[in-house]
Amino acid sequence: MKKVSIKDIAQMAGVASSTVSFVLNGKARKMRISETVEKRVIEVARNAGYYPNQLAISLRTGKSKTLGLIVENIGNPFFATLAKTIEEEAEQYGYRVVYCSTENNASKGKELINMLSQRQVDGYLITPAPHMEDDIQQLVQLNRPVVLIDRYLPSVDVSHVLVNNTEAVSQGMAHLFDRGYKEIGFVTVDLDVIQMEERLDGYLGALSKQGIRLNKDIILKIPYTHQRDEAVELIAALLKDNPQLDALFFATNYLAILGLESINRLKMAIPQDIAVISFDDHDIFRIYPPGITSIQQPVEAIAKKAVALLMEQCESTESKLSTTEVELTAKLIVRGST
DNA sequence: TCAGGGTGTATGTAACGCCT
DNA sequence: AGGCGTTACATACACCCTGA
Repeated sequence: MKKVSIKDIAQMAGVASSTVSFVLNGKARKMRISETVEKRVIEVARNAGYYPNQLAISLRTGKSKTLGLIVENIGNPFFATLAKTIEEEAEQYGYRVVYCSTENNASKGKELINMLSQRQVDGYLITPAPHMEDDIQQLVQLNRPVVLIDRYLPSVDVSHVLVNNTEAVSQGMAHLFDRGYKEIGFVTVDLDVIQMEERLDGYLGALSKQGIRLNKDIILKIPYTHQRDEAVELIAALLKDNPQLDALFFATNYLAILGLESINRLKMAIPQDIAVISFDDHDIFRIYPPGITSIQQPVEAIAKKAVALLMEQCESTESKLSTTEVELTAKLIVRGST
């Protein structure tokens, strides 16, 4: 059976197609269409099982009512929660979300931006991989609505929403010092992204504030492209080579999970032999005995703010979109590991 | 009485971007 | 050039009211 179009409804109801359009878009009042006609049109449309052709709407309006979300890895609970909240939030504004992962690979990120552009997304929410500056810059130049999440690009002037990484790490470090830990190792990832630099800065700043001399041997940078086992070995080696360590600070949750495996392998006890704290919370941290202290990002607040900023841009009629930079505060969740 | 304007209820049509 | 489905915008038309 041929799909029912607005024209068919108009014919069946004995009105013009534009009248059908007004009625179904709730503009009957505004267009001074009589209640009789309005009711008849609605009735006919329902009986015919009419639903608007989304392609035609996009054709006419130039809007797809779709947002593109590019995250690092949708498999990571942080990004999964982010994506879900963004989806819910976007729905409030009548938008759908298409999401995809860069795996922190710039060329994949570039492809994803192209793919989303071809699908005529109205706006982009991006956690940029390293070296994506040019691609993002291009979107900005085309005046496309863009909001970066979780990290930003110092060289590109574009709206972003993230947590105050340095401050959050300082808070975590202060907690460790409070509990009497002095020899604190830092495990991060060898990735050229700003939020990792900021987290490391937080660590370094906290040490110098305590007047502790920096020991580079207890800062471990794991290659991003690590094999799991290799990373577990690296962390185990860090612990073996530095028996003075009494605490480990993990810069992200997936590193902490690898670290737990290393600690387990060495049969060390948490927190007696080694205390553990992780940036980014994870379900496992609530459960894994004795519970892992973590720094929880306000994921929902980030998602809401990012969508709000993007919507503002999408609805803006300015010829040049303005940029807004938002920094939110993370929360320390103290559990048994510290 | 009738021109002129206001109001209510519509209709007509161009344009959107891409493909034949 | 014409077609797809839709909507924004322009326009048409009937009717009513007002004032000269």
